[in-house]
Amino acid sequence: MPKSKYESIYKDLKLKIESGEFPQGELLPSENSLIPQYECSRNTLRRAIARLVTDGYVQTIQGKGVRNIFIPVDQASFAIGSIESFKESASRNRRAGSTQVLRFVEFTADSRVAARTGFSEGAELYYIQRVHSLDGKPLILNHNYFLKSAVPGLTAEIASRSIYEYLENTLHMTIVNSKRVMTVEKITQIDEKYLELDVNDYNCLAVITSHTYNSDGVMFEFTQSRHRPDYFRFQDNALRRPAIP
Amino acid sequence: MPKSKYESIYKDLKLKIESGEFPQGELLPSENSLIPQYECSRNTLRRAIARLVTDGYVQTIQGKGVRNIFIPVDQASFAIGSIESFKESASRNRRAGSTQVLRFVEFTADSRVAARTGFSEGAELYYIQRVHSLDGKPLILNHNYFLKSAVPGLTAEIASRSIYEYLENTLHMTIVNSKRVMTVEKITQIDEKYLELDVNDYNCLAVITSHTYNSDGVMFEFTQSRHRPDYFRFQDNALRRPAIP
DNA sequence: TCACTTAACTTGTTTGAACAACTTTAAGAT
DNA sequence: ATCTTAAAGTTGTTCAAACAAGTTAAGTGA
Repeated sequence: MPKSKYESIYKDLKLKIESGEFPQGELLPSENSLIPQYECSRNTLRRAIARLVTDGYVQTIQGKGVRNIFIPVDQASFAIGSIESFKESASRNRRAGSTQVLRFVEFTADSRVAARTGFSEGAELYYIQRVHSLDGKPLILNHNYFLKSAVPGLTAEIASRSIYEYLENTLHMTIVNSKRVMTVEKITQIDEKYLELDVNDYNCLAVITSHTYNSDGVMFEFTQSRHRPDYFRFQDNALRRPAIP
Repeated sequence: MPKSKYESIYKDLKLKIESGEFPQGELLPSENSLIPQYECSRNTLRRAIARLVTDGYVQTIQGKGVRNIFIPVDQASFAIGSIESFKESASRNRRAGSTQVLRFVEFTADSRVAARTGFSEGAELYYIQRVHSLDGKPLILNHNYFLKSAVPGLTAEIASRSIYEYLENTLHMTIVNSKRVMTVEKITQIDEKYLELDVNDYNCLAVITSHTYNSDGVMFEFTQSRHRPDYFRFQDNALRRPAIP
């Protein structure tokens, strides 16, 4: 149940592209031919197409049309430019995901934690350490910090299922954006233990550090995700913009 | 010389945010107060703000306003959700970048290369192997494949400066979007040699594989970038969208 | 004082229109 | 036949307007 018209058009076009209804590499029907189909204004249709562009599904060419450049992805992958929980990723890839909570503590941020996470000193936080497994294989070791005032009532039981589901469906919080930084770091003993890694094999892993904001503009989550290197895969679609003069 | 009005407004607001003209964490002036300043329509202003949202600079909150959530980045970083050449990254970070061309060959894609790169079999290609250094330290080992028909006249000399500058300024090609996949891979002997790495230290590196398209919708470049892990840093801003039902 | 309602102000969505810029096709002149 | 020009069709930008939806503050009543 999409709330807006352009969003339902976007989803419909996306589905048709994914299902191969529009030939790959060819031009889509022109705006003027799509407008009567969707019974919308030109602006609304163009808004839907603009999102397909940022998704890397199509390419608009002035004077010519809109080219379908969709390439299906076969491998399991995470986080295609959008925020996705582990549970959502698992179900999207049709795999059996499970989560084990290693630690669940409540504490107050000191200066060291504040500097590292971006929370203010003295903030009441949850710290949660979890391992996400896919088909029984541990893939991700997560260190989550949640702002207690923004995420009240969090429990280890909820953390073992899906925190995002709790945030959105129970607390009715709206997650909006997430600033992420990807790096490669050396394996720690903790990684080695819980991700069942062997230093003689891989001695590093992929680390995604993220600051996440809700619709009130409050940074309520800081997370460090440590990914098994041999299963880590991160997709992206970048748009080239005029260089800064 | 921005060609469009919304783009110049976007750049102006971006500059004001970066320079701290708008207090961090606070709301920006409302649309109705900005419209007379920029002498534009509401749609045009909103379009500029929409880009600031995707950049992760601001956060719009319905009924309240637009919150400045910009956090300055101190460390050198590459490719913030946009396509950027090594030369541009270096100059943005005010560092001295240099490029060494290791190999420059022309060849025809066989079935193996076609499968790996996505080019069609029999396509005439350039293969270029380069090392990018920052302040004399080798950081990136690049394997580039360019479609000869789309990028004619490429030489090793051009490759040692900036290929993108040649594409955009000489060939007047417009680069549009790039599909990227990030993974972590084990170091090869070639990596070890040219990136001056020690297997006993790090034994993996960050790999970015990208398919890049021009404004004609032609995939003209396939590149594998192998990054020194201790200097690799990739930034991103992700937007949460309603989950697929 | 307190709770409720209303009004004002904010961003979000949709429509319609006009013109610009670019590409392709068709028509015309040589 | 060939080149030039014009027209039609495409996406790109900008404007103006109206209403919806959410937040805040002021006002009103008890």
